[in-house]
Amino acid sequence: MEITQQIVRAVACGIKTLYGADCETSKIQLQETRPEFEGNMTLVVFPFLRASRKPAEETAREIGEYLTAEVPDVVARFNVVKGFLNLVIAPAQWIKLLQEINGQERFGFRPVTDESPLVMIEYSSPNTNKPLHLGHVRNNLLGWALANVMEANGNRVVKTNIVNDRGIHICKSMLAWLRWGNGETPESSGKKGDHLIGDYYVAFDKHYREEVKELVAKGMDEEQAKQEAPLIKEAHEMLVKWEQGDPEVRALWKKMNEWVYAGFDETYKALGVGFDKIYYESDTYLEGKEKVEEGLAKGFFYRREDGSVWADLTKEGLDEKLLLRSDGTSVYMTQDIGTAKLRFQDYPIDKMIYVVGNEQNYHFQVLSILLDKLGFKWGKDLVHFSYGMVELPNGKMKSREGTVVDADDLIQTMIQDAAQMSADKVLRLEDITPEEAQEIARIVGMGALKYFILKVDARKNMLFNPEESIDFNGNTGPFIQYTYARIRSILRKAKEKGISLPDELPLTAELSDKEISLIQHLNDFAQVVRQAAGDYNPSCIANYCYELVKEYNQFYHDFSVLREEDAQKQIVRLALSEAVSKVVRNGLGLLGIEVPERM
RNA sequence: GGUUCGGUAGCUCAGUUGGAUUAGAGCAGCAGCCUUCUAAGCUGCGGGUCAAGGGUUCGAGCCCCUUCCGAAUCACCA
Repeated sequence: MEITQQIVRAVACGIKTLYGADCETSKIQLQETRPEFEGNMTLVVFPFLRASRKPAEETAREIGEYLTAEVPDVVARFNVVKGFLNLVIAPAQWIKLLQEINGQERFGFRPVTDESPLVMIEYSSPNTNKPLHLGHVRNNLLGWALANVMEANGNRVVKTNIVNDRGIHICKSMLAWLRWGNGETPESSGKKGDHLIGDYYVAFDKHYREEVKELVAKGMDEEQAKQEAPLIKEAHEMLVKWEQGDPEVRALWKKMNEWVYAGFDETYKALGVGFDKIYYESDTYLEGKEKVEEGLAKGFFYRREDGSVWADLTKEGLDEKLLLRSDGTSVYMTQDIGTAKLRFQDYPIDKMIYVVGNEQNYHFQVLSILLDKLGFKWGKDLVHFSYGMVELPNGKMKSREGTVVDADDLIQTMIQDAAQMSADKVLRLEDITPEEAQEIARIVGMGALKYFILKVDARKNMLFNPEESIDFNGNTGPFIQYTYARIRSILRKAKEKGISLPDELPLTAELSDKEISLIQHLNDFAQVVRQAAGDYNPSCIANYCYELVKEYNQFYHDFSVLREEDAQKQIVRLALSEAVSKVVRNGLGLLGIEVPERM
């Protein structure tokens, strides 16, 4: 059994025996002892003063005496400082714990069974009119990491993507391509499909704004001009044709979307993310209309004179929300209702998580209420995993002002920079093929990008500084990967020397304070994984990995593994190195960050 | 204006269910350390009224209230 659990149980017994009071185990706080005091674990006794009716120090002393008497093989000795009871744990317990961590391939993970709750996670959700940018990168990385974290906590996970493949935005691109494209294709232009379509979307916007400007110059007010401009009217007509199933429009739509999907697939592959089930808005929006009509019949919603359908949420403290336009076409909310319906038909969902930016907090607040009204059992408890915006040093990302960071460009830059960095350190690895070097550059470059984004608390807006992201010093992915590679090198060399880990570590081995501290922190991993799932926030895993690796690095400079002469000490240090590498690999793995065996 | 979320070192960020006279990392600056298991590293120095004020208690960066600042949102856009 784990050390903490043993002590908690013993303390609960002690409170009962000494003071005759029952004690909830959740009130028993064990924390790491501060380095300036002797001991490994500290019990905070303040919560027990009510039961003991004695001064803090006396209470602490009594509990300490009880523990050393009852569980002497765990608590070797103790000391008291004010209300804090510092416990010195028997070294053999730490060895056992280390052995336990090393004995499991995935220490800290919970198994997934057929009875595990089914969690569906929606992320990415691109529009098909432009390529992915930095904001999507954050979304994709968070979604993928969160899916891994939920799975590590014993949930069945279905990763899903809802592609916004229909709507006015894609009509704009189509229209622009028809008008100015001269039949250009990804093959003929050599452009990636999503970039090609994105270029036409930009072209549409440019011409559209010129039209609006002209109309305003002729004396029309701006709001009216935006609606009356010929291009936007034409795009709306196209949307109506699309909804009517016009063969020509549908054929073009299909062709252009295929180009975009091919482009997205490349980007997803480079990011290392994927999906179990992809939904398309074109398949779900009609379902949504149906569901809205159903709600209308049941009196949840109402129809206005112009024919539009609304939900009145003023009782919930919100506004009225449009569900169907007066021309009968559906809006964003309608689509999400339809998608929910299809998903629920496809899977017995227990929990639904939407990974969507915080600009849509209101949308999901409304969606939760609507789904609940419409009878989805997970609607009320749906989780909107809301992440902050990515800002650039010179302001926000704005596609109109051309200050977006394109995902594909970014990925390429990161990998090239990583390759450059390792080329500068070329002395290190002599026997390396160009292919291996390229693969290491890919792992390190992507690791730098992923770690830079995932280490930040997902809820907060973050600043993406391109220069800093390729700096591999400090709290970065490459620093962690580098330490991992060094540990693997030690383990390889140990093997060459014929040193291997025995099935049973020597319980009599001596441990330094640093070694005990490292074992304690390795043990924390299980808790961190649980916390990440509880908060729906993977960033704590990133920061944990950094702390662990930093501690190992300090350790590394003070102790040697291969040159240690005491056989027992050497075995323990080897086991520690093994454990650190394993935990780091699993931790980064949850974040979707790969580790290189050498670099 | 309503709602939601933020405010911690010059900059970017940690800070676990409230815990220990001294709130931590990294970057940037300064000073050391490579005949050593991989120096993409390690050690030291300087840098803070945790936005402000009040409250809760043995104890608050963390919980409650007020104020200030910032962001998002409140569309027949997605």
